[in-house]
Amino acid sequence: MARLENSEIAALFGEMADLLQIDGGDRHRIAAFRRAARIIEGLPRPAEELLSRGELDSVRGIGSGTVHRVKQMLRRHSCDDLDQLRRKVGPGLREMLKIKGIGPTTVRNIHNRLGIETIDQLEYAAQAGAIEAMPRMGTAMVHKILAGVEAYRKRRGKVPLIEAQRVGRRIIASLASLPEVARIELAGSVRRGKAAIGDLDVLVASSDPGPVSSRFQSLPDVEEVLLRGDTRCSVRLRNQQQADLRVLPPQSFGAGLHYFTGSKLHNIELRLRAGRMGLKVSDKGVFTRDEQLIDPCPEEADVFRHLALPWIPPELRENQGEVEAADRKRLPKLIEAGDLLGDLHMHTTDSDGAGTLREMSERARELGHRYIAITDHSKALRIANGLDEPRLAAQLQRIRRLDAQFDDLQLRSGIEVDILANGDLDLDPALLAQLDWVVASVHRWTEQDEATMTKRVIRAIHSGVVDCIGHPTGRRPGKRDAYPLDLEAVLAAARDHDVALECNGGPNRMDLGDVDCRRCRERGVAVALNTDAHAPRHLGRPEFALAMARRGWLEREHVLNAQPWEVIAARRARRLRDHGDPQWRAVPILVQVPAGPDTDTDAAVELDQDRGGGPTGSEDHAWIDLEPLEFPPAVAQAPVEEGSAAAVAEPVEDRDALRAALTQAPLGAELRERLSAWLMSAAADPTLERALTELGEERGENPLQVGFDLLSKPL
DNA sequence: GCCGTTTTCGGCCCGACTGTTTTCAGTCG
Ligand SMILES: Nc1nc2c(ncn2[C@H]2C[C@H](O)[C@@H](COP(=O)(O)OP(=O)(O)OP(=O)(O)O)O2)c(=O)[nH]1
Ligand SMILES: [Mg+2]
Ligand SMILES: [Mg+2]
Ligand SMILES: [Zn+2]
Repeated sequence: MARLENSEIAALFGEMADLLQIDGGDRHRIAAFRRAARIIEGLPRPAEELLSRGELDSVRGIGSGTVHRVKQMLRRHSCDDLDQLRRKVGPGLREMLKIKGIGPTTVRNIHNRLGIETIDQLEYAAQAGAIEAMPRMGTAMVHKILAGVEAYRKRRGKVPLIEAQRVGRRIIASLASLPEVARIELAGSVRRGKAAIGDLDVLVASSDPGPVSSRFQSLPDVEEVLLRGDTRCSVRLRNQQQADLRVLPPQSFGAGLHYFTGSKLHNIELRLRAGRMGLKVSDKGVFTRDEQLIDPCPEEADVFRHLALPWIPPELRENQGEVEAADRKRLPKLIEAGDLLGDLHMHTTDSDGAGTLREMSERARELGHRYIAITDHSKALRIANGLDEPRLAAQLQRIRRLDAQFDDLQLRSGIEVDILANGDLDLDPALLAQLDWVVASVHRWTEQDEATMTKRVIRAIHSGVVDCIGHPTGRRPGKRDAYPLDLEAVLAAARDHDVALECNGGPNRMDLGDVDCRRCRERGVAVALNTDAHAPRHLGRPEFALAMARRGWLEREHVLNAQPWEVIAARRARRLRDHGDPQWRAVPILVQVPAGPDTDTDAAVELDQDRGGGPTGSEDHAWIDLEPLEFPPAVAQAPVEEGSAAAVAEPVEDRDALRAALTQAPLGAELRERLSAWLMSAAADPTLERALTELGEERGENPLQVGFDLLSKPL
């Protein structure tokens, strides 16, 4: 049996809590299981390790009962109580808890009275009138259940942070124009910077909630109003996400913001602390135990001040020790955008980027970067026009010449080399040894088992030429789990070889995630916060990597690209000396670069500006723009982002004809070109998008998926 | 099940909204 990850142990405790709740167990005991689940999920070390060192039960919220169960779980992936509960409460009942409006009591009642075990049976019983006949049930409840079942079937999982931010900011822009709105802020998991977002939480300060709530309910993105009260309102958006509005008086905006930012467990932790101090905290402010208002708290810091705490950054508010750290004045000084000196992962038109070498460099200079490393794909990613040895050698020389023109930017030659199925690198190590910086990444053969994948990545680390493992876990927030990988073993190898792990800031990756960043800190492995830019404008968006790093408690000293280039170069030089192959140094350069325009500086720059080849691939890189997929009609009116292809006029053409052309095999070259341009978000193409959406509806796929499928078909 | 500036026993965050509750339970944030 494979070793249990913390997240898997957490899932087992979560299941216990659900089953126990349906079974009618003690609510505090249930809450304790849930708390233990969340705490274990966020531990920066494997529970197994803490257990063997006798440190597990010294974690707050974990006691002897949990330790006892973790021991069993590590042995056999379950524990005695869980076995018993599973025999008593079927899995269908647990699934029913996910239906909005149905809780443990309802599930228990309908099961006891009607013998219902599954959601299908529940739906049938509701339609057949059996639910309505029960005590404390009426027609309204029946409708609520049926609507809940339907919404559950249509549900959409979590959404990547960038998409939630876009939808949320549009809502904010619309509400902020109302005169009744004094202050407005996005709260909840978006404000905390989580990678995958469940719902949107909007907080408004206003002395007149009515008009605010009305505007909220009539937003174009709203599909259904779920609940409306005096101070709060919930709606379902067209992308099946929920949005919650909370309106409160301006004088308690700080208390409300603290409440609505969460997390839930952080709130509870703080409120317990308040209780011990003889105080009460709510979204209305700080009170004495007997309800005397002390301070409505216009600012968030007021809440913390009354609890004798410094303001805690939202990213840390996960009940992972931040309250205790704040109490001891030991909060980390979290990494900030201004600490980043350079960017160590980006693509150019040489592979699947949309900006030339010069354009990327110029943008980096404008942003004030001190250094950047160019890291195009390697040849295994043919679909992304990956570089082979001769092209890489040629690029290296072009980079050296361009670098000589800059005195404000250290332009460095790197690569994102594929780690092949057996752990070999996709390019000759002797050539890689001559570069300034090597990111090694897994893109293909991701179906391997954990042992194989782990050996593969460690083999790349052992090569001696690799400086950094790119997007180490392969996860896609809200889309795809990490592939199986023993990160502990990778961390150990990385530390031994002074290899960094990347926190890839592409909004579709955000990989490493928050907890994994903290594990790096714990293990002494440096983290590189990169944008993985596929266009110049992406270089100015480090916020997604920063969110993960800050949530992972990283400070400047833990982040590789918060150090001067010389530090990075020295690590590489040392590694090449200690772990490299002496042969490499003997070979000056592997590939003869043909003389000609490329050896002439000016001509080379011209060559650089030649976009011939361009993006041809269909690798869904980290920056694919997802917004049009979620709100197709709204997109036409939405403000277009700076630097995007806003100027491209929408072609007047028949969508049906285009759709027909897309179903032809083989696809014409022009259409392929157009598809890739759209997939790489290099061009806005509403017509194409609509056509793909319609095709996708027929096949039950999203338009992006359809696009990739079409492109990956043989010519 | 966990925990202690009131406690080793007896508490455990606090409030809004909905439905059929005529005095409050269930669910959610
Ligand atoms: N005090 C307290 N606050 C809560 C509770 N449940 C939710 N909150 C607060 C904290 C949450 O961050 C905030 C918004 O609730 P959500 O359910 O939207 O959670 P959140 O946004 O954190 O995560 P999400 O990505 O939406 O699942 O409301 C609770 O039981 N007690
Ligand atoms: Mg939320
Ligand atoms: Mg919410
Ligand atoms: Zn990559």
